[in-house]
Amino acid sequence: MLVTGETNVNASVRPMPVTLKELAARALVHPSTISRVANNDPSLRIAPATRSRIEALLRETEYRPNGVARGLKLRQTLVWAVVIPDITNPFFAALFRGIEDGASPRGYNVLLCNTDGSPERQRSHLQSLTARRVDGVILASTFLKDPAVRWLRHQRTPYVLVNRYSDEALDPFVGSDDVTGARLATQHLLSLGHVRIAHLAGQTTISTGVQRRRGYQAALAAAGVPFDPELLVDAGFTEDGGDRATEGLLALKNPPTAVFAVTDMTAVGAYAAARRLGLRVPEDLAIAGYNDIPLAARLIPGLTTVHVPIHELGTVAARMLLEQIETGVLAPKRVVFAPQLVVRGSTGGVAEEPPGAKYFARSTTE
Amino acid sequence: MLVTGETNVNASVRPMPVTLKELAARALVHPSTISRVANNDPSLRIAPATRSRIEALLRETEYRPNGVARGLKLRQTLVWAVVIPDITNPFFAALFRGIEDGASPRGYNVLLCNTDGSPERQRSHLQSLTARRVDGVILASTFLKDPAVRWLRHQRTPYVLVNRYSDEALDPFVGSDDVTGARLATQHLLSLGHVRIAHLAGQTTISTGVQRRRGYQAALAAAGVPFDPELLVDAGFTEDGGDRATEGLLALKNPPTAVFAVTDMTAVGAYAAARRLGLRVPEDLAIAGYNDIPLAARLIPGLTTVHVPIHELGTVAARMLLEQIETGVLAPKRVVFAPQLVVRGSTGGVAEEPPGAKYFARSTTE
DNA sequence: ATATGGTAGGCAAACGTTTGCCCGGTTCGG
DNA sequence: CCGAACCGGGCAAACGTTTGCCTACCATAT
Repeated sequence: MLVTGETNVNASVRPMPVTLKELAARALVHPSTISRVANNDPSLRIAPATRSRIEALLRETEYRPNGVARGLKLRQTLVWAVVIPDITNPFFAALFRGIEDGASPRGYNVLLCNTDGSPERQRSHLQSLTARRVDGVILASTFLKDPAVRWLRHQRTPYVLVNRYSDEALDPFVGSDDVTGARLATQHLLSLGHVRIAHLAGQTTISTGVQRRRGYQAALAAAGVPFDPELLVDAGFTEDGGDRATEGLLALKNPPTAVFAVTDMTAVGAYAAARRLGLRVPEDLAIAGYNDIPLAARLIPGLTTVHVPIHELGTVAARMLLEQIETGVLAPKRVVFAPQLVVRGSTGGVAEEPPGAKYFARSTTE
Repeated sequence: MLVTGETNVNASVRPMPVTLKELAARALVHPSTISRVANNDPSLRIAPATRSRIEALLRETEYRPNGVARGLKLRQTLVWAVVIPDITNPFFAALFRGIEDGASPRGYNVLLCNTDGSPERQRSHLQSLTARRVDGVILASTFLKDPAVRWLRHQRTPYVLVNRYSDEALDPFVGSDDVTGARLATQHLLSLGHVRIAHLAGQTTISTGVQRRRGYQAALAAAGVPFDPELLVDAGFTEDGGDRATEGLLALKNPPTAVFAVTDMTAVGAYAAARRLGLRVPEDLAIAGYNDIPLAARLIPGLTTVHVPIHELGTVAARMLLEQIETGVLAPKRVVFAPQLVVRGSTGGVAEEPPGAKYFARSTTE
């Protein structure tokens, strides 16, 4: 093996002092004095010479106080946890970035927990997290009337629910107005002349599932289009579910000419089914989604969808959590974003915008 | 954006005892005894009646020991950290899932840190992480001869480098054989009769960048195709970079008929450029990528790429980290996967496989 | 009656910080 | 020359566990 002539950092035989006691031995002062210097304690009056001697030592040794001990004493870990179904889903990846971008500048690090939609995993994560004494939790994998959320309410841990809620107005929450968003999408399809509009729906155990159904049905009713139960199928938020559900719909004797999917990933499944069955989008089947994940703009044709400021959902959730922590008041404040329809080629609405660059403006390297 | 705030009386039930001392007061035993019962200390001999009384109390109060205090005493936090450029990039999302799937069953929680490719952010994260006394670090945002990695080597924190390395064979590492993979992709393009093959390259400051260049050039040389410097452009791992670099290449007087992109996201940029310039893929421009992220199979036409078992990279990294922690030996063990070419429509190689479902087999909900 | 031994837990020292309070010396005013 | 006021830091408790060692009690054996 080739050894280059660079400074051999291994040379430091003597291990760096890493505890206050060790530093104190070298500075000939009491550990508490070092602590006060390091923390810039204003109540400390100290001789300038001593202070600078200690400061020099701190710099030289690159001393960083043991975060665990600090956490024990201060009762604050500077750690948050984010609990989501799956980071592999672009929606949650963007959400997490928003959260971390809000947390990091404040000195917080963020634990990421995937539940895969399993209530047990969610519950066990939540228990382990409060045992760890995380300073706050952001939950995006909530069910309606979720026992885990109710449990969380009684712990004194600050938390925020994102995108989905559990019980109406009982928790701090940030999300989008799902009813309005779903209505916008459905109205758009209606305005294009579609009458047989299907809904690839989410489960009724999840708030976004029921709210978006509600918006869909409200739009139909407002337009005087009778609701056909055959056209509302449970696709379950997954691409796979969207694919299968669409296949089933297209096999009806009187198939839909348009589908509104509860989620962009569900809509991606619909693309796949349509393509496999030789149908053109939007000519034979118009498709609309929800969330406007980056992928939506890159599909061909581009996916008409309801824009949700995903990254901002995350930063706002972080702000709300921070506010609870700093003020100490855990109130069920709610922030609800007004959704906006983004029309792309999948509904034949407008000329398609060129796929993507601006949706990946963040410099992201492999 | 709508904000509502409602003052809520935090329903205060009787506060659960949460510390050993409180429990001890209720059980009329010494705290240490409770600790031993909770931890099933075999050295503890105890009257069955007392034991079951304590166990009942533990169950009733759902006592979980304070993880911070435990961490201080045991010098083990059960926390790992993963440092990556950006979780929004599907490659890193899949990698992280692999890591967490390996860590979680062992009781570890995982901190996620995004660096956006900034060396300073990487360094500051690493410092804060070791101050937190995380039990291990997995690093996927490494530069060649990275000072942060050298620093990390001298802390006694176990760590593993993933996908990129810093110094040859000096660190625990798991990745793919980049030279071979790049050669496979380039050979494939050559075998289809292409002669003017461009490379959308990664920076030479990053191992994957230089290794994949090397494979590209080796394949050309082996085929007796002279290397044209004009055809090697730095696209920098980003979609945007891939787009711009491709645009530049296509403006040459003697443009390439094929491009090999250092990364799938870079290749996505190439799609966008080709589409904007009215070129057909693969007829006018063949495109190959690297990594085989889920998106690759869903592009139209599907992206020919070099398959890397991303999720497995993560689980293997987790295993290596665990092994270091358990054995206490921090050796620069290396695991290198043999890459495999996946031929899809973007090179005109074969009939395109139907987009997707199997690549999203994991049940992923919004 | 005394040593022996087993039973059932208690004691206290860590782990590394932070922080309220205290104290010995010097200086200054009277 | 004496008390007061500063000056410059030290002391020790506390945060909540874990764990090596100890002990008080009781019964049995000698």
